Amino acid sequence: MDLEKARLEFVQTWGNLGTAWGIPRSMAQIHAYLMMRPDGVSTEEVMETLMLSRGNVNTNLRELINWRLIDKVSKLGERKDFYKAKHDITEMAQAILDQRKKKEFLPVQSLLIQLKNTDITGGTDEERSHFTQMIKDLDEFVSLLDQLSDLLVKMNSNMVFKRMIKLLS
Amino acid sequence: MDLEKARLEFVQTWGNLGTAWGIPRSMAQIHAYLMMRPDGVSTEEVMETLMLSRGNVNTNLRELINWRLIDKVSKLGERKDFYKAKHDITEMAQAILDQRKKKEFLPVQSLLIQLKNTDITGGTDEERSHFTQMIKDLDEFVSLLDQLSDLLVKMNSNMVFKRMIKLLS
DNA sequence: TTTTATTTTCAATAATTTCTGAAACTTTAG
DNA sequence: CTAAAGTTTCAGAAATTATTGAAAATAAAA
Repeated sequence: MDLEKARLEFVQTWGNLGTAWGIPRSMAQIHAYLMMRPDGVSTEEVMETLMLSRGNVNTNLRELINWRLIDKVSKLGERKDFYKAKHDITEMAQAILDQRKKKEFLPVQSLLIQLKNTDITGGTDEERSHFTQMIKDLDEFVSLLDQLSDLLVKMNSNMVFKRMIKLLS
Repeated sequence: MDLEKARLEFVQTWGNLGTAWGIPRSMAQIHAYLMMRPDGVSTEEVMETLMLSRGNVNTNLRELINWRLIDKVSKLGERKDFYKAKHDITEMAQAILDQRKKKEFLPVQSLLIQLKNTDITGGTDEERSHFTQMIKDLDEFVSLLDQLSDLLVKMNSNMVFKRMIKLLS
């Protein structure tokens, strides 16, 4: 199969994965395309290859930079900007985890903590204790996920990771 | 704070978490509400409490059953159906993982495997080898996540889990 | 059976999110 | 400075997704 066709197939699939997880399709597609290119790519080339508007590409490139998934690079003798993806999967995973933890887990975690420290009134004894228990369980579970994700990003060698998995299976 | 108010605060936050991860707000809200109720709740009560239409509640209750996050239960002497959430967080996590793995990870994984077994033509040597390497890295990473999630769901006791975390931190 | 309660379906509508494209802005070159 | 190249912004359009509500279907009771 032709390289560019293979890249575009990956772009499609990665785009779908993105939308399923609340990431704009174009953003995921642009990221996918840059991942599969060894060097920096210009806005123009992204626009043409993925058939997206200038505004869209510009906005999503900026967002990808915010997420630390890509870097702006310059090419000798070229006036325009080029964009190059981080090619290390672990770094990539860490960047994504950081973003989503910050935006989505923190609010949940802080509500859970707040509710744990609040006296609940009304309802039956059973209802109150069920509520309290569920909040406690959820809080513990979220903390666990949090620790686990820290662990994941701390590992920069797959060797360690694989051994751990083996050890625990 | 009043129990029902506390429940509704949780419902709101859980609903937001849902939408950020591609789950319809109502579905996440209904799940959140049922989680915080010790016994089965009727469609009517969900509609009134969360101010959602009958159709919406009906559809999402069915979807939650599909996901195995809730069960339909009947109450003695009552004609209508009641719905009760699974209250075990681990079971809950497992149900969610199962669904999302099936719908979203499998397609990625199968494309990666397919691309690994395809000969790539065109482009420079560097481009081809970069592409091949990235696909390989991604495939390994996805497999790793997969193993890790299996591990997570196999653990039904937090004790084991916590020891593992401690062991590896 | 007929009536009443309950559940399901789905076309239409609403809400939200994403994308476009042209104008404004900024930067660099001449 | 002026002109050209490149980038950013953002109001409106398009696309997608979620929700409603009323009618149809089903199930239970009388």
